[in-house]
Amino acid sequence: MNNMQIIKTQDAHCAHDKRVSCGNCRLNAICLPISLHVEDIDRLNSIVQRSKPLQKGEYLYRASDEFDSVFAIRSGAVKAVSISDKGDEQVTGFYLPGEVVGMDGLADNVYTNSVIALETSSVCEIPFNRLEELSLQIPTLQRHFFQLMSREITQDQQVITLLSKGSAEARIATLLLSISSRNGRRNLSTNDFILPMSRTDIGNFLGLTIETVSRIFTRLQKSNLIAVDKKEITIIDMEVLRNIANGND
Amino acid sequence: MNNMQIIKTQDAHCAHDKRVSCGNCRLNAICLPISLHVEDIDRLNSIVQRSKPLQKGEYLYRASDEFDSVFAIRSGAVKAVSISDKGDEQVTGFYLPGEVVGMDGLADNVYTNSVIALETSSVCEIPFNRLEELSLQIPTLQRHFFQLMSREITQDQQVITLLSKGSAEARIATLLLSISSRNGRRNLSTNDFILPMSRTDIGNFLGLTIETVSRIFTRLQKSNLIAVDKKEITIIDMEVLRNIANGND
DNA sequence: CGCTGAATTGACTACCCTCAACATGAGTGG
DNA sequence: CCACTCATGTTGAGGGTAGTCAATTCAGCG
Repeated sequence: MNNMQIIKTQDAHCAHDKRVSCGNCRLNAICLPISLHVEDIDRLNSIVQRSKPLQKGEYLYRASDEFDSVFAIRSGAVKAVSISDKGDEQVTGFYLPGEVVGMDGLADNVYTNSVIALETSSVCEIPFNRLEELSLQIPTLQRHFFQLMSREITQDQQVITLLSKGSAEARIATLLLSISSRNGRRNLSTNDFILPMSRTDIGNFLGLTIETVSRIFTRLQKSNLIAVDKKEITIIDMEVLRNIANGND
Repeated sequence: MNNMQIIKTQDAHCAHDKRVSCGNCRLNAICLPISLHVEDIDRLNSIVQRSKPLQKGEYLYRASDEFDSVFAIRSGAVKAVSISDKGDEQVTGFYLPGEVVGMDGLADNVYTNSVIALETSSVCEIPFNRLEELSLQIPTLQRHFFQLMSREITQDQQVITLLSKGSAEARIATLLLSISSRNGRRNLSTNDFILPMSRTDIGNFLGLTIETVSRIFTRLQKSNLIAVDKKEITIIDMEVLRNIANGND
């Protein structure tokens, strides 16, 4: 409860302020290349568009929309979902502040996922055509976006490994640890945080039913590895949780 | 049997010949941007290195090797595997002629996967530094590699969906259809082909045990949807197989 | 010929899903 | 304030799919 308020407060003074620029955004260490000259940051900043925040449940873009931008999450959290031929949804990822979505759209100039806000969220829109032009002039920027996409690939492959080999417990533990460490990158607590997504989203993402998700949470709680209070998670024994995530029960 | 020989023959006259250039490689429609000027193809060709073929089981590169190149498969087939913290392998993908591997290495300048030949295979090595420089001069090429990586992302996400939601039958059916359509792109038969990988590799990739893989093959065969003769697969009823892949049993 | 590794088949088991009941909390309106 | 609904989450009982363990077959090969 108190934690939630802390996060809200922290995000507020930067996140929802449209006048923020890339140069003074406290997330730029995460979403920009480290070694970018001041004038280059300004050039990038000049093509970035900041619009009003998305409310919970609102779409950032929809699958089959024409691709023209990638988006950096500035505050809040979003999920990416794709719709199978059969019609049911698959959550393909969660994206937190500092992370970039939309790169699925490049392949065929059409987004393959829809991206939906899990809570009030603001984003920076980066028109891809202009980013491409800028990348031709700033080699560091070209390299940075190659790396961003590469990182997305390796992360997806880690999810593949998780779904292919991991038990239900390992899947949940891994998700918790992932969110924990991503919070760490933003200098938030790694032990105490709010899950922005519902149990349904978690289950959908991890290939588990909502009932199993719930059961695992209570099981981990009873083992004194985590404390669960609705969406607030406290990691009590990080070490054992890591073991479970790695399949060493 | 006869099919195998056909494939071998087709590959032979182009694939293992080191004097092949990008300009006359019959795979260039797959691995190069469509609209590349002749002189640009030559410039790309000049940075591509062709070495002697890999034998079955040989490594193209290993996880934690320093990243410096991406590789286009020219003939044969390879698998990418990553090693988990626990030490066991996960096959993260299979790559056929015309497809590109190695883009997992960009993120941290170190490969995260190892790539291993499933049969005698030749590859084109593309030093990434030189490719980056060339991309700054040839915008189409930059775009092409962005798209290649984006396609890898969307494909990995499809695998995630498959592992998250699909039954064992759906997983196998999907893999067969994937290989079938990728053969189609190379103007090979979509109904009759050789699986380059072992049952163990298939099971590892799809998150199934080798026993289950075997059982599904015989089940699909008994339902007269496919014919299986060791590694040779004949798809008899593509339509029903698609339904199974989509979960509409 | 026997050895080895890969694949198949069978019997049993376990993990997770399905179905169902119940709990909780937010929002609404009497 | 309570009663109601609706969405979300928790808990329990039973069943099914795929895993485990084990035996057997088969192909390749020295």
